[in-house]
Amino acid sequence: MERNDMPKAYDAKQYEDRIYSAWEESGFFNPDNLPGERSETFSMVLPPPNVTGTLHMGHAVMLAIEDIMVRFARMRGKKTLWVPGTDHAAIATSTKVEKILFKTEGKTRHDIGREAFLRRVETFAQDSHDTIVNQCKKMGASLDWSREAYTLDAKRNHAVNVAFKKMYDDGLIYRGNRVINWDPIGQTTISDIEIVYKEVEATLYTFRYAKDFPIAISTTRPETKVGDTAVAVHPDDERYSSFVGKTFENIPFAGTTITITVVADKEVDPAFGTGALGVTPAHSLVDADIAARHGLAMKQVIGADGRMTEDAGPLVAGQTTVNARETVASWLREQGLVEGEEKTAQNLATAERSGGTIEPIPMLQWFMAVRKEFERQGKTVTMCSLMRDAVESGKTKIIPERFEKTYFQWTDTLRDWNVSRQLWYGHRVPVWYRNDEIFVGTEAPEGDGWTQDPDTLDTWFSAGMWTFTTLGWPDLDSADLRTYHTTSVLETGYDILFFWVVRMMLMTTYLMDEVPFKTVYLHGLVRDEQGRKMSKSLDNIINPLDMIAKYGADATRLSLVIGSTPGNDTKLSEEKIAGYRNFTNKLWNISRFVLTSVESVGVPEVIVPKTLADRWILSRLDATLASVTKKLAAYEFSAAGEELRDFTWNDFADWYLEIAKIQDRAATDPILLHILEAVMRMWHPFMPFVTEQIWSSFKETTLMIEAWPVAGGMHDEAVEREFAVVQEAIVTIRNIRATQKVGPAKKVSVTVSEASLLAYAETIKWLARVEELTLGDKQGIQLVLGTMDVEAEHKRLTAERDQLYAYVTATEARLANAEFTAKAPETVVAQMRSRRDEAAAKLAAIKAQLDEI
RNA sequence: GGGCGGCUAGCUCAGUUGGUUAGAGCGUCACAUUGACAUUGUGAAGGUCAGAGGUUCGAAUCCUCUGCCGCCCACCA
Repeated sequence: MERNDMPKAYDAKQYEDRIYSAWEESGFFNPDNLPGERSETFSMVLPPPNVTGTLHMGHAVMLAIEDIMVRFARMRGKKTLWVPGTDHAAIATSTKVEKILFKTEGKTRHDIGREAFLRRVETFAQDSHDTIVNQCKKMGASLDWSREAYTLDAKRNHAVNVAFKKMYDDGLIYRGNRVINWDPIGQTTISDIEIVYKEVEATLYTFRYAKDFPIAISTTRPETKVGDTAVAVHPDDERYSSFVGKTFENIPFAGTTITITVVADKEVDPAFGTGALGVTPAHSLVDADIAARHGLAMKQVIGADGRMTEDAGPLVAGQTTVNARETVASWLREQGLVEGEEKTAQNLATAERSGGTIEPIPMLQWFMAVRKEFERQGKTVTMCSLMRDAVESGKTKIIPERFEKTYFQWTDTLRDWNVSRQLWYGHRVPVWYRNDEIFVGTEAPEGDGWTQDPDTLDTWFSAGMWTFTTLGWPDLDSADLRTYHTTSVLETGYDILFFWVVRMMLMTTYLMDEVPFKTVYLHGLVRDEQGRKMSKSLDNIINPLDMIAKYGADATRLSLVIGSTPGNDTKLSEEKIAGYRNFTNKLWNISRFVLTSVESVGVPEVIVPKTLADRWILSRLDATLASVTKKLAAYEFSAAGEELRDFTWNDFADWYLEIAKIQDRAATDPILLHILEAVMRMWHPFMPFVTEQIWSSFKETTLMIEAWPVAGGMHDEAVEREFAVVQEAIVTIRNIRATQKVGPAKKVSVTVSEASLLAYAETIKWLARVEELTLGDKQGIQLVLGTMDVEAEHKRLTAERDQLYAYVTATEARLANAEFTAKAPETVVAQMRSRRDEAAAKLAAIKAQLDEI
């Protein structure tokens, strides 16, 4: 587009897709194609979105922030790589496809079988993937699509197998029969962090196993009590100390018999209930720990189908846990064993994805030993200690810093990680069995009769390896791996810290002996304007694609970045996005004005400021440049954007462009173009589309790979102060006119008293819209009498005088305080003095004006 | 039970090691308006920085306590 053809208003959708295609065709998203010598690198992985559907505002905020980092780095001459990809999200995707399958055909995955089910999941994942890629492009994300990866593709699968084998060989992955979290609906185990607690009302029963049993216990789950093997009491609890160590054999209980040993354990709270805890080692993680400490037997009474087992006894066998609960409760009542029943609030553990009630049951599963000691560079470490050390040593910094504490809570309390899942979609556990033989390897073993473990790995196993499997690991000679790992930054939501960041740190410190990223930047949740989470049921979802279609990607990006700080949630409204649409339009019109009013778009090498205004805007530019650069480098995106907006709108558009209209063309044109160029470069990371489009109307190059501007040594505070005086004069005149209600400006004449201001008479007359400006003999600026409302003016001046007087007196009192002047730094005192003098001068001027009136 | 955060203008939020008239955007009100832009311009009003105490020459900022609101973890069986 030619500079003279720019339409009045910027219409984003006319340009965005075309610009993105041009970027892609240029090949510059791929760092291998970037021009120039680039010794420093910047690398980052895109947190791979789940292939479960479409992108939401959370993804949009992630893409916006990350693209700013990437474009900024690229413009600063770094070899810049941003790796895209998607996550197979085993459990989430499986659950979703299973739901669809059941809804449309009334079938479960078991009805159609493993092969057929996997084909369906893959089709679904592919569709979802295509949608996601398209949405990333709509946001303007400058991702290197040539390096796109999938957490479940062949390369990643190989890497996962290599990792699994290594950890198995090192004794850090083991198979064991332990109490795990079983999801009866999803029919799989899940990890601790995939549990969501829901508050429900439950009945707390207090009873004895038998009439002659000496200790009463309490529970909300009487059906599990047929699996009890012990009663635990606190070691210091004198009520029960005489029973500790005794075993009560073959107690008839709810249709079966149980054998109970009384043990003493510090974990028991003597103040809760009867102070005695019925221990069910097979169906409670806490009880399993107690059982392990005391060598107690484990009796499984609940099966994987969520029903009571044969071992539970004939009274309840085959019943669901909920039915069995009532059965056992009735039995207890009939036997007269119940000593209390009360309603109580209970946190019910449910599976995040399927919603199923978690049943702790013992199962043979694969685990990662996160607290097992091993040698690393002559030191005894554990995976947990490696994770802690990465952040503690400062090798990885977390922004905001307060999340480091949260991070440590995790590294310090993590339990052995159950990594196997009974799902079909995922990385198959690379283990084969034949009779009593076991084979762990990256490929199936030679010979007949081997069967592979049917389970798959927790999705976070492969996600945890994302920073290096995308760069070529396990090939240690991979150029990408050597060039781009450790990655510069990981940017993600704070809600993913435990799920993902912790796992990445674990896998990377162990397998690569280095940290996965130098900085973790955590963004917050995007909420609706009332601060609620966006959800389908509340019908308050703002869809990023809708907003892009309506207001443009640039406006959508700005609305998500400006006004939000790391680690804090942000409230988003459509009005906010519309506000930033207005700003993109403002930028468009600023450019349109500059480009249509200059004689030529060529910028001379040397910029020669002629007027005060010229020197002022160049000073402001340099100051802004320095500050914005510093803020972006420090990940202060919101502050950087606000400062840039302030410069663009207030300084450049509202002051300098107005002044430029009356200045000498030949001198002003180069300055206008110089500023415009710098502004485009600085805004580009925030608003890549509109800036690229504007750039194309007066430049031949691609803005995306232009250099980030550097300050030209024009920052001059004296110039800025001098210009501030002119600005104040203009504002005063405008103000007087407004309060006087004297009508159109053209009728007003003004007298200026300070000789210095007369030098800018033309500027003042133009900006304040006055016809005449003369040098007066009094201080201050006055309206020529005749149109002035004397009373109103008197009132205005009196108010201002009082305010100034209060300030000056207070400041003088402060300055008179010897302790203050002695202890406060000189700069502070000096600043106060100069401010006081300034205010005192102004006060004098106002008094003089009041006398005049 | 443990931990973290928030409370600053009508609304949404900044405020980087304590530094002296507490800022922005939006909204409100007043004024302006034929040439870049009404998706506009100029200006004004509006705050005892949740409360109480303390440290200090000086506190929105540091300490203690209190009050609301929110989040995370633990899971009392």
